[in-house]
Amino acid sequence: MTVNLPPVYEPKEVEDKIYQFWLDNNYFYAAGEEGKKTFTIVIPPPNVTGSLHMGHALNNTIQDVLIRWRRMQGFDTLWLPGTDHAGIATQNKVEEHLASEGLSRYDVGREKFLQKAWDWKEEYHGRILKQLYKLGVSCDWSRERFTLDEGCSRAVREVFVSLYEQGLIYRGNYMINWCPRCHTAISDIEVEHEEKPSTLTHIRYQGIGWEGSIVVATTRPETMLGDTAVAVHPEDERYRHLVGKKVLLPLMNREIPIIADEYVDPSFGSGAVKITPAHDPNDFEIGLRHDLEVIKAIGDDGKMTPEMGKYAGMDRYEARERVVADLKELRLVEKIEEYSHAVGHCQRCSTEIEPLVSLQWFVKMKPLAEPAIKVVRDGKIRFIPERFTRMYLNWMENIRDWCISRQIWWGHRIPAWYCSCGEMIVSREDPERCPACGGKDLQQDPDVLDTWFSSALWPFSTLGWPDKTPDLEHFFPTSVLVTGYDIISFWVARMIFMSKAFMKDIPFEEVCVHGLVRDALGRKMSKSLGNGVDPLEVIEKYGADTLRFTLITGQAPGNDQRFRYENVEASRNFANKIWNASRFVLMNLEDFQPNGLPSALNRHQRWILDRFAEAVHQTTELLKKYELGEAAKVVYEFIWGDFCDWFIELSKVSLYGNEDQEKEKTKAVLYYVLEGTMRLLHPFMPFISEEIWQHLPRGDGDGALIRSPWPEPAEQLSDRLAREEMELVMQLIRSIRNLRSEIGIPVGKKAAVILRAPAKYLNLLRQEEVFIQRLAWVEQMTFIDNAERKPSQALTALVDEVEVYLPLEGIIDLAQEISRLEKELQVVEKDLAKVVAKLSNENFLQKAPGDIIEKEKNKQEELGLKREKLLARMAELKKL
RNA sequence: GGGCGAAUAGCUCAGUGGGAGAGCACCUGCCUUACAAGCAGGGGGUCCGGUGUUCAAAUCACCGUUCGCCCA
Repeated sequence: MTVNLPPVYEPKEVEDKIYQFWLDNNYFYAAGEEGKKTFTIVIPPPNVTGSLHMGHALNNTIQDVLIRWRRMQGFDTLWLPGTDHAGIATQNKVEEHLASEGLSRYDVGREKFLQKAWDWKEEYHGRILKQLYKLGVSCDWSRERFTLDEGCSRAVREVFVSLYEQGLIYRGNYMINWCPRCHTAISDIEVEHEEKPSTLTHIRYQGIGWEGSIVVATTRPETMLGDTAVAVHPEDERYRHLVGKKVLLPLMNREIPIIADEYVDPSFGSGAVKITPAHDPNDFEIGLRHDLEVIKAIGDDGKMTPEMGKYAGMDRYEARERVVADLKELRLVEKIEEYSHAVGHCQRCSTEIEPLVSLQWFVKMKPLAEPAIKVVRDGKIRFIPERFTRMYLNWMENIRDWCISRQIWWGHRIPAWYCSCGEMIVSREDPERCPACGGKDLQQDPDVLDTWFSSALWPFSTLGWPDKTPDLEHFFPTSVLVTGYDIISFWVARMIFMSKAFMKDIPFEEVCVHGLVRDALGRKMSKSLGNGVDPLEVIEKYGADTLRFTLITGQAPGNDQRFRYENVEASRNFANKIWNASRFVLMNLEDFQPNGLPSALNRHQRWILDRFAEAVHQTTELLKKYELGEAAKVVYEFIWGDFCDWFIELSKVSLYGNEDQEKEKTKAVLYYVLEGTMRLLHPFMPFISEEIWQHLPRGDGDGALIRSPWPEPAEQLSDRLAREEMELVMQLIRSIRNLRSEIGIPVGKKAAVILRAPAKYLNLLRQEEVFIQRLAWVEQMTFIDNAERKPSQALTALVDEVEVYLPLEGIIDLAQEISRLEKELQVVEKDLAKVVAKLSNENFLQKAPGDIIEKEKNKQEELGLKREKLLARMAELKKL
């Protein structure tokens, strides 16, 4: 065959074509073969709000590496793709879009709004799919799902109703986090806390029926309008006598009681705290314990409620200033101090959260959390790296009830109906009439469920649950979940408890946790900073393989990484290196027909096969441990270091020579290693590896690399002798190059070299002569054995027991050479001293393992020999 | 306040008990018929500080410093 590949790799010419080839041949399809061992991943469904960012690129690349590897290993492999409807996020986007036309969602109405949201979904869903194609992911697109599709919706309703029937879902007036901008309740974990400078205002409340007053401190003076008590610690001597007495709430002129509660920290501020049950989670709890009145001072819109007298309708921040001003006027402000405290913000829009009491739906968490804690404690689900187990348990063990209702329209509508007679119906089927009064005037609850409610069911809803489908039977539980640490509590934890509750099983066996992709300066990529890097742009410019390799090698399990173009370029260069090595091999494989490995391999051939076997072994072991970055580096080093720098260079001797038999053997090994290397590389760089593989003169003619077997670590290829001999040869070549460079002989200028070695090495050296000459640019090579006289005017080096001489009659600067050797001697002596110290340590000899002692002894011998030879050479030179 | 993590070459980071590594950057020399996105050679480190465990510590434990994240 003739090969005419361009010298620079062009991903654009290759990637789309190859992806289409995979799609056309249905290579991503999971057959679901009975009895075959499965490997399943469900994708963390990207939000249909926008486009994929670098974090998605990393997340999906990791999954694709694992999937491609396992597929090649022969597993019945399913990677199930899909997208998430992303309730609040998408709703916000659509509302923004409406706002640009001067409309609100109420202007268009629920039905039309939902139609717009679906349109939005269609558009962005298409965009996301295109991005995933570009990245090269091998998802089974025939099984793609969406959290709001018919099947997922049925699963959601089944779970909701079932939990309700078990008493694990309830509706009630409790403290929730309210986002005044999104105009909805959100769960605790959707609140982001940020430490902010603030003030602590000390306010004096006058006693009623007793002389004196009591001072309370607050960061939110405006909430005092809703105070219904002042609390002190029961043991606090300063206030004990006041418990049960009353104070006058200024501005509102309401009488409120002084109560005693353990919660109060006597050492904070004055030791007395104002209690606003409607606007503080802790105060709410205290209010329940003491049966306090709940007075809402701030409404859903973030403005003061109509009951707040002159403050009614005022924005909460404006009210804060006015309240303080008014209190000052009454001389009731004791002092205002600088203070720093954490303020909650909405995860979606960064608006300050308002804690308030509201009628919402909740999931009772304790009974669900327990089994979810147990499966992780018992090791049934393993987090990688292991430290994330503690993060998970820490969260699960301190879990509080989950507020699941959202006052938006885009999502799974809560399956509860209210009859005019007061009856509430929670049902799997939409009810026709009220079971209590028979009336037909039923109103469905307008709210929808938290997005994470549906994603919590993702591993089984996508496989067909609540139906008993073959896929569910075959592929569940899934093998591994790949996700960023930032959504362990949002998603991972919830999948675990939902799966335990409804599948009576774990959703996945392992959780592979990765970090965030940050910008080059280590900052989180964000829209507001504008420092995000679009994966598509990188793919456009450098190719998907390059992006994938950059992300994978930049990643250590669970750690964040920085995205830097220097690294992208390094990966691009690697791709080009692979391309050119393959070009070289292909150019030399004309008329070649693969027919397995030839017998009677020479040293180089045995060596590269040994290195290949080792690379296969290491890569496989590292992949098993989810050390993808290290695995990719092993492949990198094998290809660039062993294969390109050494084997290809060595192979040129026979390829350009006249011995046909050697030539054929070399071709066979080049083919064997390149073909195997493409398989090893494929999970990391699927496009270039498939492209090259398709160019190989394979006997079978068709097929695809993606469906080829993973290279097995081959014990019979391991060859210790070849390894050791080649180590010596390579070291010799390096030291000759080093000597040449030391005195500035350019590569183009051939040099003469004399090797002086004990007889046992001469055979090896003679066999390698022509290779050493080529790789070290040596013209004339002379061998002498230890008995013969050595050259005097020469630079020297020592490799094992072989002395290397670079004769330089008349050129050599004796003094300089002696000082060079002197320096080397110092290093040797320092190392030797360390070894001697170890070996003369009784404890070391007694307690260290045998192989370590053996190693040290060898080292001692080696260094001792080197020292002697250096001294001898120096003495000779000094005589001259 | 509770939990977790990080600190290693100029930069970005691998490396979890036995001779300090990579990529990039830097210096020197090279268009050597696969590749200048390349080849060859080189310089450069108190592995944050301290204490301890161990025959042996970048690695394990404890304390401290600095930085980051999560939770309250």
